[in-house]
Amino acid sequence: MDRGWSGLTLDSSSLDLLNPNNRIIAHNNNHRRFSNPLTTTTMSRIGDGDEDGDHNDQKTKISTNGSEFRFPVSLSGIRDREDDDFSSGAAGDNDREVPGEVDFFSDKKSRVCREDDGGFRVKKEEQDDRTDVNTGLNLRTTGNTKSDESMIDDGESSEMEDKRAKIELVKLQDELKRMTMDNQKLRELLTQVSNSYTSLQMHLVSLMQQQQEQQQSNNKVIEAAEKPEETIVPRQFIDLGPMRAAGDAGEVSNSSSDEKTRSGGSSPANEVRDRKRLAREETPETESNKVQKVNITNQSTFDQSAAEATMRKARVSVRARSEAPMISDGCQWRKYGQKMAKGNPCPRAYYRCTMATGCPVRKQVQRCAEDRSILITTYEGNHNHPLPPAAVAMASTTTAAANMLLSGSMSSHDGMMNPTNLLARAVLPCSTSMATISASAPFPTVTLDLTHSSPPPTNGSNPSTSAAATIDNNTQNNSLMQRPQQQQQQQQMGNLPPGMLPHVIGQALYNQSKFSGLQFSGGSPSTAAYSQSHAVADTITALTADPNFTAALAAVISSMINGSNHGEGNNKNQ
DNA sequence: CGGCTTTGACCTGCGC
DNA sequence: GCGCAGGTCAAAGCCG
Repeated sequence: MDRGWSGLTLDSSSLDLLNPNNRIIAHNNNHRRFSNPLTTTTMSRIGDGDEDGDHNDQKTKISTNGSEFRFPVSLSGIRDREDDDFSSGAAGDNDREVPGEVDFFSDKKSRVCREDDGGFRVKKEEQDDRTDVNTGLNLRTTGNTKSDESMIDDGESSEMEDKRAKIELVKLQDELKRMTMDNQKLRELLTQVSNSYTSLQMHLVSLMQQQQEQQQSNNKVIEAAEKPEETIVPRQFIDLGPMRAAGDAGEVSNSSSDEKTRSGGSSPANEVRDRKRLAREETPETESNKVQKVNITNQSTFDQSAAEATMRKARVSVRARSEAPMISDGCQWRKYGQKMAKGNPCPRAYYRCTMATGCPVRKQVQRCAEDRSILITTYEGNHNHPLPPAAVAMASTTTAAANMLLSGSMSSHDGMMNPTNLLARAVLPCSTSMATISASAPFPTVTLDLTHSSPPPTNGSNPSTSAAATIDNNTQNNSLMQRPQQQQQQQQMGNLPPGMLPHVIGQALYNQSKFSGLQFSGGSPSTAAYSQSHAVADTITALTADPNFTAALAAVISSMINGSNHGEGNNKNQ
């Protein structure tokens, strides 16, 4: 059961290799070996198995492979090693059951003792001053062995063996030092990942608390104003903006005159329009609406409306290649406007969700000026109604991305600690350079770029075969930073039907949002009562079981490692 | 006839 | 204050 890089598991057996003592334990358990198909470097057997007691042969083998006697996890990836070969070889072809004798050094005899757990540990019985004790390699040499005699009788070849052994020793010491450093770095990485996890968990808890508070305040408002239920939704638009919410809160009875003053209404058209608007706004000014407005003045409600306004301003933009005028996302939309945007010859169309009355979700569709084949769809707001399965993915995408974006993560300058960074990485493990997050004015926007196809499509009909993912800090555009290293992972996205891409993205984001404890307005109220601990446990379980997650984790660690190897800071501004 | 699209006008925020 | 650009509205027209 090989566990490759994509299947990285940090179980106890793996972490054992990270133990502070750096004690190297070569398990011969088949199920506890590392394997990386990408960097297959086989540890040759110690001893060629010819059962001739040829210790030179053994030493030669370990000499040629000494450089590979190292912790299997290198900083550029998990280094592969066939532990079976090593184990059996270390045990010597002499005997797998009895402690094998391995002549590591010509003058000092070492013995590989079996561990109780089936592994082997190289023990050093006599202190060998040439062995770097600091490495933690617990070497123990034995007394006389058969090989000892043969070595003594060997004369000149023995001297050569001595020299060779010294060289080997130096190599081994270097390797041990490298292993120690590797272990050190891995421990640091582990600490970093743990810290990230802790921060995310804290963030999750705070988000869930906020959501519970919002839920409670929602219930209060609904209970207090049951009658005008149908008027609440339309007013949602009116009260969306913080300014307007404040105006409503402070000027309950003066809205009409204020509206007149604002309109100015010099032209007849304006007068007609203003009269209609006033009619719209005055008509619901019933007793029940007054009650509602009084409730709006409630601080928690105000906070909620402000949060909704903020949420509505958060946008998720999806760039995808499509010849169709609009990507199919499962929702029903009604076009309510079209404008020519500056700098783009293609008009921008405005759509509103019509699946439920008063659904605040809107989207803008516009073709990219540089590449007309790219369709830019920008979503805004959360659905306030149940969604068909086909629409769940994209809706989840927008909600999750917006939630992640608005979760205050933009203030973090630590790329790895930035949840949006993790979002962008986890959203598409196949392509971590695909989500662009921009908090620039006027609206914070997450851009999912599905247009970066790595290999050109053979049939030319499906250019959106893969995606590039970028994390764009507000201050620096690092959109292209991570693309090259994700080429291989992008292959995983290949050959998806164009229509499937948003769903893939959406599902990934949906999963990610579940990981973050985010819930959606379209969900049932019972979801709010979902046990936090169970949610965390379930999502973590699901995520760790998801190969995409492990791949993403691997990519993160790999990129971190690469960053640390090449001057650090590659991850800083993502 | 209802729903949707089109399209010109209007509103609003922002920068100068 | 003015102009610009983005966003929205709503009447008119279209379509099934």
